[in-house]
Amino acid sequence: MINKNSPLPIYAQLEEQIREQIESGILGPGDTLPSEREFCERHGISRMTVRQAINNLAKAGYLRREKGRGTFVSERKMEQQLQGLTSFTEDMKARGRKPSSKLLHFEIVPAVESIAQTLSIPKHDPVYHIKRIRMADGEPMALETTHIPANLVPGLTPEIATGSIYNYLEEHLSIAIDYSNQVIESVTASETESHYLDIPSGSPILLMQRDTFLKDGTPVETVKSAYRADRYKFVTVIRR
Amino acid sequence: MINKNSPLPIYAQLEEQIREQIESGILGPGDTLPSEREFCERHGISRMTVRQAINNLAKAGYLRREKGRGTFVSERKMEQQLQGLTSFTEDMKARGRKPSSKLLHFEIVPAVESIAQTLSIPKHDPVYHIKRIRMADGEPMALETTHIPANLVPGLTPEIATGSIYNYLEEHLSIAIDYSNQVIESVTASETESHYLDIPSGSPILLMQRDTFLKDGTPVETVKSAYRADRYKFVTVIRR
DNA sequence: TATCTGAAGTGGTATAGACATCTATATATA
DNA sequence: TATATATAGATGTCTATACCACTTCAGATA
Repeated sequence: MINKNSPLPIYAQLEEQIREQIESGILGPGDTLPSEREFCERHGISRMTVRQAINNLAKAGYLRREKGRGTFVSERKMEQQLQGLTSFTEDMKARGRKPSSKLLHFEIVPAVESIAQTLSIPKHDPVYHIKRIRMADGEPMALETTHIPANLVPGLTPEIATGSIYNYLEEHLSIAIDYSNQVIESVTASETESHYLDIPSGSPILLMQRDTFLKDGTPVETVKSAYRADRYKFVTVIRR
Repeated sequence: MINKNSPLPIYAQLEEQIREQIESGILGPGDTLPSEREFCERHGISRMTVRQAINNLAKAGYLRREKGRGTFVSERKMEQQLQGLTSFTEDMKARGRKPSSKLLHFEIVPAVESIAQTLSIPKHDPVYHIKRIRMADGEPMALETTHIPANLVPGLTPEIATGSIYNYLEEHLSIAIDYSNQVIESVTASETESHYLDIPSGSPILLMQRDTFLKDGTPVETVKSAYRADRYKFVTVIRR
């Protein structure tokens, strides 16, 4: 139900409610949503408020609106899931695989020029330098090198780095990721990469550099990932 | 100015007006926009209408809103441009390069099983089969194979296929692209690819399959592009 | 039977006003 | 001088209402 005294806005509550119904399967792909006016009556709220909730979900790809007909649950589940995924952990879960990590390296070091520039911090400022093998169902999938400003993210430990760092940021430090820039290229595996990923040297590799930012534009991390090309394809949805 | 009798909604007119001011440089990164209430008075329209225009631009990445302070032009121009680009022509222009094409093949053929499935049409239905070398500043950049349902897009000619097919769809047929699914992988160049792209066989290639859809989910085209890895990197922005 | 017509229901656009919450600045107070 | 405090102005949320354009479908009409 809707709580008008909650600090969470009404439209956000309704949004969450509908999203939960979709994700739990109560509303399936193609199903018709109750009409806007029905939501109004049912919850005793105004139509503009209902529209704000529904429009947000439509823009996020959960719903599809049709003038004169109604609002429907979007057919393409995969796209919804793949929209806005940035972490390896989330990505693998969405693909139905079990993510894990093997920590190769964990250290606080002074930032070199290039890292400092990418993270918008002074040269020699302390940064975490983390190197992990990322695995799916126990198989090596990618070799990942992460740099995070130590002043921005206190208390990071090797134990946390073995799991999802994103999760730690959002749940324990309440640091909300806003967006990431990704650059993807195709290269051949170096000696190091082929060794850790257990593939022949010279095999194709999908190389991904991801820089992640907060709402105000502050960089939180820069990650370089080398994915095994025989195991991993990168999937995106582009909306016009 | 705003025309209240235009078939184009007021919020869309205002949206376009502001976008033009940003793209023409009248409003630069970091600049403060007039307040919502000022827009209301200036154009004699209501605040909700102004908000619809501004919110759309904020979601598209043009503007950044700050409660209690104001609305500002977003700092990161590149991202705006790279958001929502799907065509090679647009992509190259955004990178400041001159796109061109060399037509290798143009034919209407009956759809084979896999193509028919991707395009959601009956097997053996006619489809355009187009093969092009895509060039930037005259240099070969990618080898591209396109399939388009012939019944959906009448009147496609080799001449048009030498330029931007997207442009033809949108401007001449008023077919509005809604979104694309992209799958990107890293492979090594086949004989054909290395020949046309003028690179050694076995070189790394960025392989991209892009399926494009209309608002109602109808597939318009499926494209397989093989990019030279030494010349091309794929850039995306992911918003949470 | 086949076709037109109109009503009901849907989402799309727009108005005018209200109160809440946050930010920055100016002013009064210790 | 330094610290509270008030206030003006910004965006955020929400209401109640109105009319429009489009879709669907039942019922009237030819």
